[in-house]
Amino acid sequence: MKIVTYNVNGIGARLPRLLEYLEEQAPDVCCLQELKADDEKFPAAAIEGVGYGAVWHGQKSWNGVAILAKGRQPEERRRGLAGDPDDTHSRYIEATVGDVLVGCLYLPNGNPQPGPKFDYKLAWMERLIVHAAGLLATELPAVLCGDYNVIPTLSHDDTFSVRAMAQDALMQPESRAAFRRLLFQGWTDALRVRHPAGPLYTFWDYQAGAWQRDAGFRIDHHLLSPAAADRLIDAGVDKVYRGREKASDHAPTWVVLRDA
DNA sequence: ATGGCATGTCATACATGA
Repeated sequence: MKIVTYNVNGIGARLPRLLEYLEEQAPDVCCLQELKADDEKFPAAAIEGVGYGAVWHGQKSWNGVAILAKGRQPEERRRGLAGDPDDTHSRYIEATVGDVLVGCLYLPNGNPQPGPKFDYKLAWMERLIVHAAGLLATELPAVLCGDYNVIPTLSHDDTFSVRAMAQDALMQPESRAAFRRLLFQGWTDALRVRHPAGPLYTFWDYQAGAWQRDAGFRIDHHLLSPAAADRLIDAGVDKVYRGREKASDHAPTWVVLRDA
């Protein structure tokens, strides 16, 4: 079972690229972030046209997440995280596909920091940590994937430049510490387990020729519960899609799990 | 230290992104 996370940076502008990806790679599950469209604008018919069922949680202009499943309808379990009834951002949706629980998340960017946006990011991470603990307690095979907006380590393996990102919310000590606390609950960082050393990026900025000079960083992650990690076969980044016309600034990132 | 670019909208400028 191939499970992808893909921040599309606007489902409207990216639909041809997404449909092309689904047809070429045919992942079993495809988690989307940054739809930048409300529920009515989600292109469910076009996605169904290439053979995918979907659940989605949209929002006008910003945010928005969806889970697509090949040849079947994902069974939605929840949308949004508990812990803040005033939070209106569409950043989390969760469904089961077959015997696997899939959580699709778009973690707040947090820039500029310090400031209210960074505070919101850290608070959102606390809510995610609480929810993730509950998922582990079920002992189900679970995959928590998405755009975490966290560079996990101060290493060239995770960013083109530690120095350039030093003041960025994505790489602050508080952001990395919260991500580590999540991991230490018992989650496996699938991409890094499969590729223990060497640069591995999932995002390249549109600006300043970042793609051309490979100035990227790793912020899209698959966290696997123990039952899912036992079934991990491979993980990778479909980097070629970042180089195509009208590409998102994120590349699709994937894991393959053995069938139960 | 700055700027570079892309997307979407209450569009011909601004907010947001990372």
